[in-house]
Amino acid sequence: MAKENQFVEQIANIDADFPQWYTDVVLKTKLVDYGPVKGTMVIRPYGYAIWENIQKEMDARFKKRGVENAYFPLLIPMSYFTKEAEHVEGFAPEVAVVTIGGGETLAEPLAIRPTSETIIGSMCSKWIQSYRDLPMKVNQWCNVMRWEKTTRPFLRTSEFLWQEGHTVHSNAEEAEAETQAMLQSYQEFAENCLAIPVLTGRKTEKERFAGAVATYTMEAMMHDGKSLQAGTSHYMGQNFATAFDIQFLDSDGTHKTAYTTSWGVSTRLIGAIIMTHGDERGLVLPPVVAPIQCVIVPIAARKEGVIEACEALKAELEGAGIRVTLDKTDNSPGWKFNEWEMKGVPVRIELGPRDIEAGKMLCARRDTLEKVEMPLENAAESVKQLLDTVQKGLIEKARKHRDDRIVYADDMASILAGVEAGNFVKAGWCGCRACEDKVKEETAATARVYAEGETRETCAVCGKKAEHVIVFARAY
RNA sequence: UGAGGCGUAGCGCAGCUUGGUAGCGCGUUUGGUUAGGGACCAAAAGGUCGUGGGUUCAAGUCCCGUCGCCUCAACCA
Repeated sequence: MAKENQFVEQIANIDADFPQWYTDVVLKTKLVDYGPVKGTMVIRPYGYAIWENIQKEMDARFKKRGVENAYFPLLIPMSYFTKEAEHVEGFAPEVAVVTIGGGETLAEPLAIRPTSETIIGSMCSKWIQSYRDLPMKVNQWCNVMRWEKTTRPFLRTSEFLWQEGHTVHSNAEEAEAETQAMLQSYQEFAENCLAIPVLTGRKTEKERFAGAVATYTMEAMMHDGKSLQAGTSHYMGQNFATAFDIQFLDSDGTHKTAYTTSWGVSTRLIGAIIMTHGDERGLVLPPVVAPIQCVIVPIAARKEGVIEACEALKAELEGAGIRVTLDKTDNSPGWKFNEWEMKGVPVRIELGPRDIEAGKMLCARRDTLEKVEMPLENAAESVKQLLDTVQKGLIEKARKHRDDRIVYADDMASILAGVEAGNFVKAGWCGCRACEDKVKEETAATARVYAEGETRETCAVCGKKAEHVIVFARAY
């Protein structure tokens, strides 16, 4: 028991000090390390493997939607940013700028991209002439830089990895539909692959992307009840098309200005996984994106036949497409159990002489910590089913956690009480900026997303007639 | 950028009040033993005390500056 305590002390208590728990977990599980420059992170192999799995799943979805991958330059002329007034105002404070190249001061400073609407817009202007060129859908997987004041691995770093999709359409309806469709695709991915339930919908004007007509978001509830913006999809209307002169000759013979969208998710999703599923023992990774889905821990590894049996099992699981590791290190079995649990591996198999003799294996689920004995025969099929069960169990647990913490409020005191208790608070809103600002000032909660389809009688702030229902929450 | 906390061996920390040989636990290396929730014995290696300056015969310890990290607040995916 003393040793169990010793383990627990390695990471902060998840409920008593969640931020410290997060930092401890990401460092100790070797997902990430700090870079030498403030606000930068090194994504280590175990963390990068999660990103690769995210990329693989998402990229397939993009391609099904007719989106092609491309790559645009890191450096963007500063003048591009000034072409869209709201965009430059929104991003200027956090843009890093290159002013010297080859030892000489540059004639025009170059921005390190914080996002690529401007350069992609300028290229589209060149590439698009006819309605036959539309719709155009490109995506790039890349890094971007935003000079943030304070940072945290995966959640907010000055450089991060993401994908940014950009589409151009001949009419507003199609562009709006694309914006919505991408949001739905993100939601499907978040729920089915990451086991993270999300609320989706439109952002308020205040929270809208700089330069967009409308911003749609998916918001996820973290372990502590705070919200995390896990992905966004923007309808730009003709704002960027006008600024970058994206015009086409339509079938009716007239020149028209195009409509654009953009949408993105980032390595922040890794932070979302950690803060949604993690527990007092560390990470809990959803099987679909876990770098290692199953670890085999040999018991009495030196006894004859044990390692051989483990190797055979490993080969069988690998053959079935399961990402499996056999832990042949010298550490004691107990040490390995704790280590792999901290690293969030969904299924662990313990295999020793006793099991081999009986033709069985002991499988432990990371999500519930339950151990189940299963026959070695058809092991791959059993493990696959167990992984599937874990994946489903995770989303159900996360959904219950979130749904239990959605409350309603009709006055400011209730909003405050609600968010302080770690809830998402749904409240009526008259639609005015002053009331939205007041909620933020008095409760530190922001308007995360419109609760579409819901109605309340009055604005919880001013008491006037409510035009919308808003989900308020404190956020990362 | 505002408030608070922390920088001493790979990791976690003590030592600072009251200046005087650089310590502890874990880990690492070597040899041996080890069966199911962080094993055991023996030996060994490992330090410009974040950094720059000052005070002093003498600074991890006192003074001034500076850099970094963590938490909270403002900005953001």
